[in-house]
Amino acid sequence: MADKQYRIGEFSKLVGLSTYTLRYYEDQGLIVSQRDGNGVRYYTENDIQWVGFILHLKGTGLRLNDLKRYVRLRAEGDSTITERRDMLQKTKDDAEADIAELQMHLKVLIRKIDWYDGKVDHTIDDSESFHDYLQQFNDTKENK
Amino acid sequence: MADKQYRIGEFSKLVGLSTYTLRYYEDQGLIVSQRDGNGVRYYTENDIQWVGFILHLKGTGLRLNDLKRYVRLRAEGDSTITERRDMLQKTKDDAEADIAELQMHLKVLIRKIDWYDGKVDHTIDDSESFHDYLQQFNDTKENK
DNA sequence: TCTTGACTTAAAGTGCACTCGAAGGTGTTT
DNA sequence: AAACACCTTCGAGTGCACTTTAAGTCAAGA
Repeated sequence: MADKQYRIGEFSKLVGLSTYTLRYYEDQGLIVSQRDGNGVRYYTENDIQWVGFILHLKGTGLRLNDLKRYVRLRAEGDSTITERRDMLQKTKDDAEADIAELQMHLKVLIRKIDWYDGKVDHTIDDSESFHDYLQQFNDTKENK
Repeated sequence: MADKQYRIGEFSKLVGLSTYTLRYYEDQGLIVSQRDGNGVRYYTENDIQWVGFILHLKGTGLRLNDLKRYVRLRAEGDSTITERRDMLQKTKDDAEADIAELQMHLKVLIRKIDWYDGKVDHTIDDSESFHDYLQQFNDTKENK
């Protein structure tokens, strides 16, 4: 479990990013690599964790520019902790809103599938339009 | 409640797509509009429902090309119902997988926020790394 | 009459995040 | 010696879904 070192090709497979992307991220300041005597990049366990983490952030919808800002703040030290926290909080809120929206769209999709199923096995009147079918799910009164 | 007719400008506001996009969608075969004597497009309630529906599909991650295929199938009539159903089923499965992934990323994000909070109010040891902090949530055995 | 809003085609531009290729170099392995 | 993996800069290409512009026409309303 010593601090194994990985060159870019191996590291690339470990983290699931192409070597192109790794160099690109480094250009962008998202990753810092170390170099051996010949100028060849190498990475350690720490870097695996770091890349894993930024991929989680990206996975929640954070864009590269914001990710860059986050990294810059981190480099400035503890004085920026609340700012970083707030940034992640906003990212979280946005992601939760995205999920809620997705689920709302999904609900209609699922009903359309049900509607198709009803058509196929004739449990839904052949003449009923999907729009009419959908209506029945609207609690006409409390339509929160 | 007669069949009100909307010209593209008004319709655009109703459905939340720019007039550019509406014409673009029409080019792409996603929307069909009617024309008055002067060749000016108009839309009806039906079109509002249709656009609403394709926006739900898009909202679940369906790409324009697939949406086009869906519309083509629809135009072919009832014989394509199962194919359309299966298409929506796949879209649904994909969307649910996306949500699951998003939630997985979100979980880490939330823990990072908690970790920041712990740092700020000193309920987490100042020297504890986030990676170590994260570990405690891994039910080392059944790590489903 | 002038403004507004519509129409056409075709092409170019935008934003994002890569992704690739050229062209030339170094060091290690077979 | 050749193959391989790495290095550099930098510019161009990709994919997607719009978005805008150009340049010209037409018709209804104030």
